[in-house]
Amino acid sequence: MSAAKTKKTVTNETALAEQLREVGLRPTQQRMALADLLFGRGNRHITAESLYNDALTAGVNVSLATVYNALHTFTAKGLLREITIDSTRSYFDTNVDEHHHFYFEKSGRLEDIDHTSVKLARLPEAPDGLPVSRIDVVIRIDG
Amino acid sequence: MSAAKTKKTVTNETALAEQLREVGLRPTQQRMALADLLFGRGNRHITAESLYNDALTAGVNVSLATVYNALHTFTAKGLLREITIDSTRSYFDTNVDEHHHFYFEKSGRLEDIDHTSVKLARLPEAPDGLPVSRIDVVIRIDG
DNA sequence: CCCTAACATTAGAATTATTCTAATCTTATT
DNA sequence: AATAAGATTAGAATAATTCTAATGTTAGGG
Ligand SMILES: [Mn+2]
Ligand SMILES: [Mn+2]
Ligand SMILES: [Zn+2]
Ligand SMILES: [Zn+2]
Repeated sequence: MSAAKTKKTVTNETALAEQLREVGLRPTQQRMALADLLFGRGNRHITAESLYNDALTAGVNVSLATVYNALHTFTAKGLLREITIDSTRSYFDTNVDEHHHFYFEKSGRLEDIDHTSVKLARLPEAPDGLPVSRIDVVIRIDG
Repeated sequence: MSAAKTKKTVTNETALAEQLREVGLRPTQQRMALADLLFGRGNRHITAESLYNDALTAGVNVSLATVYNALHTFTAKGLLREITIDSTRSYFDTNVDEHHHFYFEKSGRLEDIDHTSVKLARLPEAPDGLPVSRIDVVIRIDG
């Protein structure tokens, strides 16, 4: 039982480490712990501060600066997507597939909208035919 | 000629003051100067810092804190619209009509897209039938 | 008209969000 | 195991934004 648990943990840790190595990142203690918090439980929209608090609660020894470093590094490697919606906080999204968002202004919560739920018709040409890197649709909700 | 010029200036100042009074704001020196810089020349996308620099260049005696105050107050009164696109700076838009944006990631410049140029079809229902306060479409351009 | 009280506005100080960089780790190579 | 090169961490610094106490404005009242 203890052995099984240990084995499972080791396997998970190895998988996580492998995931990080695959994108060219060293599987350090801090990154492993943060990746576990981020990718362990379904899609999430988090802030640096909320992830930092999650880490503190989980007893992970990491600084807020390192949380920022990890979030930006993961974003650069395509493991996260940054969403800017509110000038007082940056959100990071564990769902990196094409999708859009409801934003609840009062609570600051984000909710995914599947990209097939929104049809963008009659899109204008980008100036000079420059490449479009992304189209973001945010539906702001009063509540 | 000098009289005409003075008259015209006074008229402009009076119009500007009236515009401010109409939304319930006192036409103070700082606000008049900032409103003049903001609304004097067509639609603009500005940041607190850029407006502050415009004010310094124009010889207006105003603090950066007051620029923030004015931008937020004007936004609350519907004279401006705040656009959050980049976590490092907040933009304020003198165009308060319904419209969307191209965002040039490299330069940080915003460009208006007329709302009739974008057709949003098949929009999902807001959860709990809550009211939608705004829909923002941002087309991010690499260049 | 001036005074005054109530309230609005300003801006220096404080705070918060984010980034910088020097010290510390990690790892590939021997 | 030792080393060196580069990556990562986190305390310190900075930049963006907000707070609050001082100052300014204005609508009555004398
Ligand atoms: Mn900010
Ligand atoms: Mn900030
Ligand atoms: Zn999402
Ligand atoms: Zn605009």
